[in-house]
Amino acid sequence: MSYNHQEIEKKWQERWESSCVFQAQEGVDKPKFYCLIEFPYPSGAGLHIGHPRSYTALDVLSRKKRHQGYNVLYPIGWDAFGLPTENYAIKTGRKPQEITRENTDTFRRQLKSLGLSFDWSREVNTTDPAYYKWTQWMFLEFFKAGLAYKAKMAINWCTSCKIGLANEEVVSGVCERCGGRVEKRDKEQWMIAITKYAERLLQDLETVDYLEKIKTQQRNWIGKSEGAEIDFPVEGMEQKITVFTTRPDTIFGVTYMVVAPEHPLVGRLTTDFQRTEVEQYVRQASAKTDIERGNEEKTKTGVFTGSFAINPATQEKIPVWVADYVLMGYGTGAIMAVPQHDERDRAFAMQFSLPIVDKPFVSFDEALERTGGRKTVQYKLRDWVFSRQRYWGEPIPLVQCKHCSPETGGWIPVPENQLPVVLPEVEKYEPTDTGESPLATIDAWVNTTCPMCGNPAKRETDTMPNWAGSSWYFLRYIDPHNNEAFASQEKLKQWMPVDLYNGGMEHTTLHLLYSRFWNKVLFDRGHVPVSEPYTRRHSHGLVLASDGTKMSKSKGNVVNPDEIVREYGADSLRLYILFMGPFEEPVPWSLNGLIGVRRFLDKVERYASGWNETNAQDLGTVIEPHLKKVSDDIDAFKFNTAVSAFMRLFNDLTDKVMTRDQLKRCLIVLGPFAPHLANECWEMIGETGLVEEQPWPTFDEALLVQTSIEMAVQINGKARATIALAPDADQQTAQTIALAQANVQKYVEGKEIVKIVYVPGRIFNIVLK
RNA sequence: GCCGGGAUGGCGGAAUUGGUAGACGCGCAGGACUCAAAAUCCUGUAUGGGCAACUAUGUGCGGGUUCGAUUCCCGCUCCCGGCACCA
Repeated sequence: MSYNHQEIEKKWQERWESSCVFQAQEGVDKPKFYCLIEFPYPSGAGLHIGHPRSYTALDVLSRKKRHQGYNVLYPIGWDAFGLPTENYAIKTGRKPQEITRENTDTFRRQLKSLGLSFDWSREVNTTDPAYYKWTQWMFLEFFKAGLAYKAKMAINWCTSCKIGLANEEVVSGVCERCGGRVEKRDKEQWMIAITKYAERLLQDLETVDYLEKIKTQQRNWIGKSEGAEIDFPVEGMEQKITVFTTRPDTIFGVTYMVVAPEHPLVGRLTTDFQRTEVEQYVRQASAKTDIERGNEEKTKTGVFTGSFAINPATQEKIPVWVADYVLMGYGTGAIMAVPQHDERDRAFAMQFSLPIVDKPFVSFDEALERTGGRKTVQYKLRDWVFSRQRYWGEPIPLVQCKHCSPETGGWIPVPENQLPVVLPEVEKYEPTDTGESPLATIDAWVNTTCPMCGNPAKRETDTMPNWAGSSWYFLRYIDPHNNEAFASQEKLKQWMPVDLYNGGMEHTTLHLLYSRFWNKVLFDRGHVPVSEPYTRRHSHGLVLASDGTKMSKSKGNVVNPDEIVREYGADSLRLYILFMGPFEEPVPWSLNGLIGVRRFLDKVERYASGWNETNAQDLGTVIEPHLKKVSDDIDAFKFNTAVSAFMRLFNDLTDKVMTRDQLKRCLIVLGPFAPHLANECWEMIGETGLVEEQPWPTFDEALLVQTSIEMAVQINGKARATIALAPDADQQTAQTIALAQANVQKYVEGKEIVKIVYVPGRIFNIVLK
């Protein structure tokens, strides 16, 4: 390694900081470009080598856009509420606030060492009361819009974290964070009615430019199905059983019905004779967790209620069963079973020897007419469980009063001028075994007065989930120091929507959907100017360990970016992380690859330091195609081939001396990739100012067109020779040259030429017989 | 099971409106420089045959379309990610 990366990287980082070149500007006459990465959770482990992948890629884009005259907003902040910090606080007896400060300090230092062009003047932190004041304010907007409600419901309870989890946080039956066992518990929870926005969240995907796989995943998660509700009368009972079906047209094949064990009519449907058996079954089913239910996929269980329903289309009498393969949480919690048509119904019918009949389908409309069914739409999306019984989150800014607002259960919003409701200091952060938040133990905080009537009232002690602060941070970056509003309307209009948002696929159904929803609610209430927050969404692949497995602390295969920066330099790390593979795909980490890019940087440095204008020659036709390729690849997210184009450029130049202007162009284009070295070389050749202040080169078409290319000559589709000719040469010219080749003659001799396929610039193929 | 993505040298990968497969990098081999080493530079490097020119084979497997297929079509295998009794 020839150049001293530690010295020059520090030097240019200081220059950038003092010159403020990366700050987004207000009130300038330039097109805006809002470029966003998912802000990190500042964990105690420090920056993961995966973080720089996304950050560097968008840094390259941001830098190019600035060169091109855009007013670029590329901000950074901290998504700092959450369990790992709280758990660490419990373990060490320290304050989460203090731990967060330490962790963000580490992350900030690490990110700065990478030379990322973030606008640090807009740094936000979700745990800052000045920030979460607005998270609370927005929650109250949800509340006022009737979108936040408290409901007793079976929630997923992590037995290890002692916390309720959203469905999204339960991964294959265990807690996403700690891997602990999850069971069902009834609990009063704040819920957010995201399902009211299901249709718009689905429809508006048509209006945005997301990678198709991201749209698909969101569509599947929302899970719209169109069908019908049909009422089935029950013998000897007033109430009817309403089912949801996507296939009312199979109504003639119905041979029985099933209701979920939690269905409200189970008790009434059960005859005395069947009661013991049904009650036992219901008890067993409720004791089962979701995993246990899932594990029994093969064998269906269930029990006959003793009641019979009437098929409204045929007036046939059909038995009503209770079985846990029907879920209370979807549709109406009751189905009409068509074993001939539905696999699950068939498995159940065979298990319990129920009839399977082969009846013809009728049309959808005819079926509705015959049964009195109603067209409906169902979604798999569920409402968002918004309460956490933990300390390290935003307090939910509500007070419960015995005298006021009975229609909301006595819940009164804390007035705006009393926000934020600040997290009080507590002695211990352990969650209580009763399932209450640690905040519930602080009487002085819990007991307050009602903002409406002034009588004694109690604060809500639940806190918000970690998804709250991250659902709107992109809005705060726009006006981060505003005390009057989360952001001014004027600035929101200037910057929204985000032009490019990059993040991991793991956030597609959680953060991405939540934040789209959150923004839509704010839009509907007139607080933001656009309905969709992100114009374009991209994703990056994971950085894996060198053996292709996930990096993890327990396996000890985690790569520390600090070490790489120290040993090889930030520019090497930047370049390698872009070079290692296609941006969207997972790639294994390799130290060997890193050595390769460092050698390339050394070569550039040697070239610049040995460069002497007096020997220069015009190398435009050599250089320009490469620079054009790099420039185009940036926009296409093909950073790996952009780097390789750079390597080819300098391979082609080793013993040639380009002009000052050409060298400057090369350094400007190198800037986004290896900004420290680009500036160092810029200075080395006697230029002043920063590379960042230079305009992006435009490319002269005349230098990009090649006058002579190498073309393969094929015989019957097999390459037999290579000829040099103009890309637009006519067939006669091409044929004369091609047939003159010795190796072509060898094959053509004595054979008949059946056909010649000539695609100028591409191929010359002779077909023989 | 369903949805999405993938499979190319010793390794990471490149190439698609179908047009010389293996760019670029790593590794490896040989050479130059050096007392020597490091660094650097040059040459070679898919596999088999051949001194070479060249030649046969080759992009997970089996078929097909085409002058020509890594690329398009049909049928499989395996791997990764997501969802999963959603009626």
